Amino acid sequence: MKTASSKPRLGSRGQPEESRAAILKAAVREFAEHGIAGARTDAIAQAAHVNKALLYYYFKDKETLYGAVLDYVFSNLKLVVLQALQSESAPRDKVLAYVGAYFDFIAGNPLYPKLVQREMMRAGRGGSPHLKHIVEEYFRPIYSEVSQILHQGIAAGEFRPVDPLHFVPSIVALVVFYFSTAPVMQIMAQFDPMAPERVAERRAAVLDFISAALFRHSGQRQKENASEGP
Amino acid sequence: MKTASSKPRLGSRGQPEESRAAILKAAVREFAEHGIAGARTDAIAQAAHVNKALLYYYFKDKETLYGAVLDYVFSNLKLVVLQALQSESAPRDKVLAYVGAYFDFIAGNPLYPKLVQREMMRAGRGGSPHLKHIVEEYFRPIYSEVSQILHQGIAAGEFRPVDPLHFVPSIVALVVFYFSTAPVMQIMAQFDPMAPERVAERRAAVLDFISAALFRHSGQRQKENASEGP
DNA sequence: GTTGGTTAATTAACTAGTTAGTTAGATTAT
DNA sequence: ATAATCTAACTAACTAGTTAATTAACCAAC
Repeated sequence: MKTASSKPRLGSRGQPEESRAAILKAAVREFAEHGIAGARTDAIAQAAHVNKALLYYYFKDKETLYGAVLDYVFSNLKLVVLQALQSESAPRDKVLAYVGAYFDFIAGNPLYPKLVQREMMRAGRGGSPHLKHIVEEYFRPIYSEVSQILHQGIAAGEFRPVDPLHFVPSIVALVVFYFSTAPVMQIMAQFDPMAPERVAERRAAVLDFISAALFRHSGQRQKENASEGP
Repeated sequence: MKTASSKPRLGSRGQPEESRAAILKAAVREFAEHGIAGARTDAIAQAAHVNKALLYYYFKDKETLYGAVLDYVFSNLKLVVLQALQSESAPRDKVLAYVGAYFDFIAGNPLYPKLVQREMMRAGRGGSPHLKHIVEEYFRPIYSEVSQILHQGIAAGEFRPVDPLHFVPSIVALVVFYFSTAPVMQIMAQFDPMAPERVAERRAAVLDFISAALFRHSGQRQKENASEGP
């Protein structure tokens, strides 16, 4: 988006892209840990080993920087997740691949789920200026794909007749929740919820949970309905 | 805690408990919508129709007020949820009662899930001073109860052999996520996710999801394992 | 039954410390 | 030179928390 012509065209002190990247990376952490309101621009600058004014050289203001962070995170997510859905396998395996890829992406970037959660919560009157863009650009395409696979699986009799509009968010909930609430887990159980064994355990639990809730099992006869009044 | 002797003992302008309650109520909304960092004490005072100094008359500081809000919300949750577990019915019905009560509590207080989520995310180094108290006082008792019921159901062959340490948080995730991410739903689908019909729909979907994932079905033969490496 | 003191409840106005954002200039590759 | 990259120092606005004064209920004494 910037260097469209011949060379990288470095400036004075030398690291234009590096500086920008460092700021973004530092901003990811700061925003994830403290939210937009709690994040401190000074802290971001310091973590990026950069003068604060440089933030405003590369980004209009705090809100814009926050938007860039969101775009960075969600575009990565979209990439990873849609790639996992590329294969030509059965709906059953596609769903498992999707969930696995989603989980691994989040597990590999423990800061992201908080960012996601935080952003999702900003809207209750006078909310986020980014949410609409994020939903249209990232969430909807993913949702469409997964939704389609669910319909295929249901039509093929492989899946129980679930409503994608509820089932897809439920998947996200199961994947994300563990990580965004890791601090609680840390206190509840007496172990580090981010330790590899524990994460693997959670992964298995999530896949098991979703499999059991979605896949039709061998010699099974169950009711067809998936909705009832309260 | 205050009037232990004879009379209510009102003060000057007259409404000590009312003022305190008004502040708490306003604080719930403000903290839920903006988080601790984003919440403005002036806004709370204004919403409570009270001078800002009164916040500091009743509560030591912002953090303490936030703690009071959390205690208020979580003690209510504990009450409702534990009451739902009181009955002498089968594990299956107890779980459904628990999930239903949890869901209804959240649905009836749409501000709570954000508060919960927000608090759960505060800890990543230098985190919340309240989290430990909340976990010990509210989460652990609830967890113990539900965990016990799960074990009973598993022993009775009613439930699949799930690990409560993962299954219980998964339940919470399913219940809470829809509400804390309602803004996303609002944009994704083209309807108001908080409309009664939609909430009822979600309720059914959650109960269906959990039932399918937990209960053993009629003539069914499935694998016994509930864990595998990634 | 009025007076005056005591105390809880409440407020207007203020203060000290932060913090997002700016400015004017420095540095250096080309 | 010149334009991109970068910085030290500054500012304007905001915000948590304080202070000192005010109001009115209650109670005891006269």
